[in-house]
Amino acid sequence: MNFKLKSYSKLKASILEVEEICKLNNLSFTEIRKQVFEIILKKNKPIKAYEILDEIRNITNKPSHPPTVYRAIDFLIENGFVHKLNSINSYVGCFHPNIHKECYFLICKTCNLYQECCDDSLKDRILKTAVHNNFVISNTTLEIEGLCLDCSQK
Amino acid sequence: MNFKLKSYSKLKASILEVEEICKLNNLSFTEIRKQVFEIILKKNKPIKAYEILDEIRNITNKPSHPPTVYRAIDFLIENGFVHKLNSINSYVGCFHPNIHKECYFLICKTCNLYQECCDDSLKDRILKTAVHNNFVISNTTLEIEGLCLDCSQK
DNA sequence: ATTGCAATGTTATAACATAACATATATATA
DNA sequence: TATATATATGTTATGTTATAACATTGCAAT
Repeated sequence: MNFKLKSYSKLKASILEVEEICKLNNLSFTEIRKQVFEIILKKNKPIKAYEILDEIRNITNKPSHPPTVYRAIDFLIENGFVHKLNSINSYVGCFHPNIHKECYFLICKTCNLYQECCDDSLKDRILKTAVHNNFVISNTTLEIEGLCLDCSQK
Repeated sequence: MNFKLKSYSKLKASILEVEEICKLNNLSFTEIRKQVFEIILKKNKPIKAYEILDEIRNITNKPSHPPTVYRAIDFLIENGFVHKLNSINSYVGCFHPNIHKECYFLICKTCNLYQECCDDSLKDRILKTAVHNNFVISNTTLEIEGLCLDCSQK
């Protein structure tokens, strides 16, 4: 119960934060975009586009189609509120949309839980690697798949 | 002409190397697998599964189907001869199949050229990040998209 | 009020990948 | 050498992920 409560307020806080950011930057955080964002956050694990679509259909009881979901996802990713995990074609909410867009992920193959991990020295290393190769980064995908502590002990 | 010659021998060398590794490890480097590997190497840029399929159809003039290609790709990836770039659903040959399986990539958005980059300190950093999070790595995806020197100067 | 623009609805299809079962080919063993 | 077994490939069908293209709606600016 504590846990539920905590999740709930965390979710609410994230939404408020994003609303704030949108207001400040003149971005329209429409109903659909909000719904998709909420669905992603609630799941608390990487979620697939078509799962989101199913959720929306359940919630709204109206016909909904893939582009609706993908457009919302695009908006959320563009503005750093959501990340795509390319290695598993799934989406996750960002834990600190105010701070940065580039995040690195640890994804557990067994329980599917993930951790966003923002190790600065790792970031530095990647930057140095790019510089060393005369390369201008626009986007970085760093996804580490494996087993989390719990799952590796089973 | 020099360039062509050089590419050609490089390609041949890679194939010989892989043949050698297969022999040593009792892996059957069949005709199809070899064809797919050659097609990937020849392209010299990230290539898509269905492009490979088209190539095979051209070469053999027989009906070929997706599973044929995907099976060959699976074999090649499993044994470290080819890598998948998850961020662009494409495949590239490995430059040093004898040395390791984990590689990091710089991918130019404009010219589509890529560089395999095997910075050990970067590898270390990733390992440390994993350890720090009690995480056992099974597979790492690191793909840096952006502009290569040439393209960033245009 | 009308124009313009951003967002959404809708239909269709493109792009990427695998399941499932049949057949062939290699290899090991009696 | 015949037979069993495993490995690889062929084939059909379908599942999954994502986008193009065009219609409609609703709001904001003039």
